Amino acid sequence: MPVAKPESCDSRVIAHIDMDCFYVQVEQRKQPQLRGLPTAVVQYNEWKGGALIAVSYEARKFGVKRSMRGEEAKEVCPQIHLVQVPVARGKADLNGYRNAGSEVMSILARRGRCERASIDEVYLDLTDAAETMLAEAPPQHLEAIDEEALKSHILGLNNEDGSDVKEIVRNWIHRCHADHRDKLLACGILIVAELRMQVLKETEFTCSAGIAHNKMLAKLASGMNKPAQQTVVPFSSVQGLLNSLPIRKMKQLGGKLGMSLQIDMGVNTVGDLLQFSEEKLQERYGLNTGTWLWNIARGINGEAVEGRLLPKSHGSGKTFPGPRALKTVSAVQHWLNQLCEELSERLCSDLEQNKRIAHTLTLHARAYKSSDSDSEKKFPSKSCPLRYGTAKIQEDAFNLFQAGLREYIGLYGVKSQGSHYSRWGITSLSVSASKIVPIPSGTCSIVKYFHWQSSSHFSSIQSAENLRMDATHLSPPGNESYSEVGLPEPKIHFPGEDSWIEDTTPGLGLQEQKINVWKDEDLSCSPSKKKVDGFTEDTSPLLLSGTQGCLEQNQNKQQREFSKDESRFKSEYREQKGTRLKNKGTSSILKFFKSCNPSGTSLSQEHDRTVQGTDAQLTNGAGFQSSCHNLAELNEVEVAKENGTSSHSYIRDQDEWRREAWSYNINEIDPSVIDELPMEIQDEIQAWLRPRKRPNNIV
DNA sequence: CATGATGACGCT
DNA sequence: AGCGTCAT
Repeated sequence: MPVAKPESCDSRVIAHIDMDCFYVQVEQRKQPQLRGLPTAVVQYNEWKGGALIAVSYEARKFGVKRSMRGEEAKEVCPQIHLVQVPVARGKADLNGYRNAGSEVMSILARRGRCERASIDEVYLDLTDAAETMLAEAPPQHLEAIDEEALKSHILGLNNEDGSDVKEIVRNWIHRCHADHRDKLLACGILIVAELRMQVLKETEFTCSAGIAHNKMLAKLASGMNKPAQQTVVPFSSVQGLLNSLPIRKMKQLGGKLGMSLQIDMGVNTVGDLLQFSEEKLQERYGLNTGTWLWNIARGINGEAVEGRLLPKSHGSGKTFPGPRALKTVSAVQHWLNQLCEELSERLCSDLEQNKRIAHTLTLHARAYKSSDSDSEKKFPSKSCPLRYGTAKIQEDAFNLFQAGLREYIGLYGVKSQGSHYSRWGITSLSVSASKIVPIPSGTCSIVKYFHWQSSSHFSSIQSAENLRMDATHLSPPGNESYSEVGLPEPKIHFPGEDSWIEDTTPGLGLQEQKINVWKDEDLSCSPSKKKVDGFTEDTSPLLLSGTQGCLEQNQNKQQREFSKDESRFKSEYREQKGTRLKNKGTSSILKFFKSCNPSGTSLSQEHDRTVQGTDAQLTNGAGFQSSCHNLAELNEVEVAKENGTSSHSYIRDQDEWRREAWSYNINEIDPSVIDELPMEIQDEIQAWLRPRKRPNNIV
């Protein structure tokens, strides 16, 4: 449900940039002979010519639409050129488009806060840039204005007669008696026109843009004149625009909510919403959504442009429609392995390029079950802590699937497949990685240190009791739900056609798995990777060079969530702190990383701040794939923290650890603690301390 | 069980 | 954590 947010400032300048039939453009750049021709991108063409996922404007003239099948497209447009999405591991591979999207992002991020809305859409907050321009080089003093800016569409401008449109636009931009808000938009026009030209020049991609005072209006405007054009919504034309706008055209109202508005309330245009009081809307749709609707009707939308250039999650999925549904567990396992391979690769790239790690692995599936009453039941999604390394992800994902399948088929059936009881089929599978957070700079050697520290700590200090608990945490999550409720742990076997559930008793098996955690298997993400000594030597130039380009930014949301959680966390933390330290505070490194941070200054924030200043480079990913061979250590840091904070659910431990580990005030570090660290770590701490003082003086 | 693959986000 | 909605 949409939620209302207060406006941050009197008059913002917001742009929404939308790439024109993006996938088509990417393919046309690869094959320039396709430019200007009716073209579409299809994925898979076995069944009815594949599904269209992008259609060029030339092809749209023939009535070709997204979601048509390739064969249908050929019927209405026989000359159409169909380009297939690359396939890797038996599934569509969108990485080429992701990388192309990153190229665009890095250009658009130059002029202001920039939010990646999707692979081909971006919001920009150009308020500051516009204010600056207005103060230093206002449009009315600009003699020459970009040809591109003059092609802008200005909503509400009476340009229907035969007069020269460009001249009208020029006059509008130049008006010196204009309202301050319009002057800001005029600056926005110039800035966006320039950005779009830069995008075209540097990437060969065209895009369309909307410029307005908020995200909703900018998004609305960007779609009004495509392709390769920009549209402005002056304040004075907002109501006129909205009054006649069909309600379902509004973002967020294209689904059930919009339908309910139409059916239940008789609201057909946004203007129709004006009749209803805020209370009435709240009564019908809840406080948040009600207020949001009331605001929308008035063109009010306070949503901020988040500074976020990178996705918050990565997913890899595939559907198995109709007769392709997966009917055996081993078929599922095969496809899960493919999906996990891709996911792991992308996580690896994210780690290298952006210095981020994901913390949660989630499995989604859709299934049907015939012959039983509850064939409607949804397949449950399951998640668990994410361990890096392809094999580990595969193993965990498979266990998540088995846990889901057990729930899905229910406990009644001993025999579940191959007999007449209930026949299931998996029609869609996906794995995703979320809770992605930046690694503080310099974590490399810290991580290595933990590798050493946690190993010794584990083997020498950990009690047998804690060992079992950690085994619960770390063992594949399929076991977890069972151990939670204290049930014995059924396993599904799949020797071919049939699968069945069998009771097993938990015992040594868990500990054996625990041991496995420490073995590094299959952690490489690139074929060129060579495993060194498995211990410390970090030969990765990418990880060593502090300046390696990251598409980083001020991870706005994440920062806020961190600090927001912090206060809540602090009270909880204090009440548990004593006992925890008493239990396991034998190593001062752990205490060191536990020391709380009263001032609220966190290393992760500092990290964001420093990285923000660096030149954002969106590495192409295609260029080179260097190795990620310290992924094992990443996993082991997770283990270390759980050792330090066990006796709670692993979920809380995960969050606590991050706060405890990185949210401390660096000024309050006891120097004697630093002395206990190895030399290389000490150096790094010094490196943190030194530059840290600067911002206060400079800024 | 033929709009496929991905994402973001809100509710509980 | 898990589910549902919405978008492209």
